[in-house]
Amino acid sequence: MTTEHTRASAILAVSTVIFALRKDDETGGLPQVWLPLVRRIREPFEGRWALPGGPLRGEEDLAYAAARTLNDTTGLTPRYLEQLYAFGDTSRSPAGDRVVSIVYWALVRSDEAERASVGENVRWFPADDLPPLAFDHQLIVEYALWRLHTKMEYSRIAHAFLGERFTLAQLREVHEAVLGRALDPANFRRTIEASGAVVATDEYLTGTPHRPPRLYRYNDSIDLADAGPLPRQQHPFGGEK
Amino acid sequence: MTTEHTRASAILAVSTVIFALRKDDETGGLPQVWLPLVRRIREPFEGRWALPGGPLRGEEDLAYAAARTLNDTTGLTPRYLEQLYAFGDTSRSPAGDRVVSIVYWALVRSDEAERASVGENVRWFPADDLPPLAFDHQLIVEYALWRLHTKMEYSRIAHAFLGERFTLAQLREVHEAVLGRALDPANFRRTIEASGAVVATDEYLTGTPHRPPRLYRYNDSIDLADAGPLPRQQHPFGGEK
DNA sequence: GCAAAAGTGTTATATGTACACCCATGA
DNA sequence: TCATGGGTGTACATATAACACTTTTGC
Repeated sequence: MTTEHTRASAILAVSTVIFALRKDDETGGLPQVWLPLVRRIREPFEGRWALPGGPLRGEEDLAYAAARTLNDTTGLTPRYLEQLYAFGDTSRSPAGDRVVSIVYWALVRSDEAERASVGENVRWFPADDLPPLAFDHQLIVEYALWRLHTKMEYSRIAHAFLGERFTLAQLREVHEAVLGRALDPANFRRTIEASGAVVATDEYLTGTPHRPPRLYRYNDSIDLADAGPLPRQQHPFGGEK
Repeated sequence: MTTEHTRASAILAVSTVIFALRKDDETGGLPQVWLPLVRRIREPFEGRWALPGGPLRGEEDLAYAAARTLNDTTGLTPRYLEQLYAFGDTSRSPAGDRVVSIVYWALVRSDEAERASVGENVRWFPADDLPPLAFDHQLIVEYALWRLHTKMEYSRIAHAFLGERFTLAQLREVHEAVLGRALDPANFRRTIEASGAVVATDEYLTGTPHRPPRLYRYNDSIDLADAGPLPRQQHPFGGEK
């Protein structure tokens, strides 16, 4: 790292891929992965949909910028936020304006996302049926989805989609939606319980047409243990990490 | 991502953590992880050791910049190159000059590293015994080492330290050096052979004081299968990825 | 009682690990 | 022939997956 006080050679932006689960009525109530996009109102790619984001301000940290633009476009607070990748190829934008984008990916609670603000230029799309995107954002979303999949398998991030208390069936539904396949309820229960990811409460969900399931809460005394030796950064909009 | 033609809010730099294995005579010929550092010749942190790198030039891709600065400081070509993380906290540098560093990590062949150019301001250090580093480079190196460890366990990058042909014992030595523990030769052999990572040649290493071991080569018909859906980028200094 | 989901138990298979043992060479 | 690392075989422990079975509620 050198610190010449020259003009930077590229514009630095921060974008975020925001994930929530949404029960699509057409698919029979099974939740699916959705994400919000913003419509570009200027060239290049005017009119196309793109990831929310913006230029990095001089005084804010990278994760802060990601959480702020996330909040600006959706009014939401990320429950999970992690850096994805820095995209900076010279060919990713039409000639003239080179942009290096540091991209984050985030999870937001699905019930909050349901009543999230949407405007003329902000809309939610199912992740497997996106419109044509600006720049290389198609590639970025695919990469973020891949990270979401792989991380769901070995990490404990699923609860970020849910509320304070949840049943194991709800947690399993999250896994199934993200992984795109059914999981054995019995084995899922044992795996989750053995991991210590959740703690049983003494409450039960009532009003079901069958045996009432026990409610669990996230065990925050164990950390996610996969972000590496990077210091646990508390981002300014609350939530974890 | 927006494309306002404002002045960028931070200087953008690219740095690289470069790893090679070196047989330390003091430790009884067991190879260890070493990395090259450059001495800073100006404030801040003048005189301290730091990661090789430099500002991003307007016309070059990120990976190209990493490979170029790697070549500038060591004269070497990376055999493996991967983006590590973008470090951009406002607190990582003394007030005044904010720098966002996109850090790569690289593997170079150990025999090439042995005869790599070193100057007054470039020196190799063992990874577990580094001098005080400038900025947050201590943290960056620790993170890179963690990534090297974890990636060595599930990926097939060890051959990047070796030459064209190698014995399974040599490959095992690489794993042992990086992981810092001994591995069962029998089980290591079976695991590697089952993974398809290497192909047996019909050549044998002669001149050993015991049974001559078979030579293997890397199986490049199988890709590393862990970089996600990111397009395979051929960097300009040759080598793979 | 019946349907449906919660929750428990059992078994088969795959994977990982430890270690005994034979093989082929230089000295 | 002996020492040494190369290479093979095998048994044991643990993890994963498949699925039968019991429990508890609303209707």
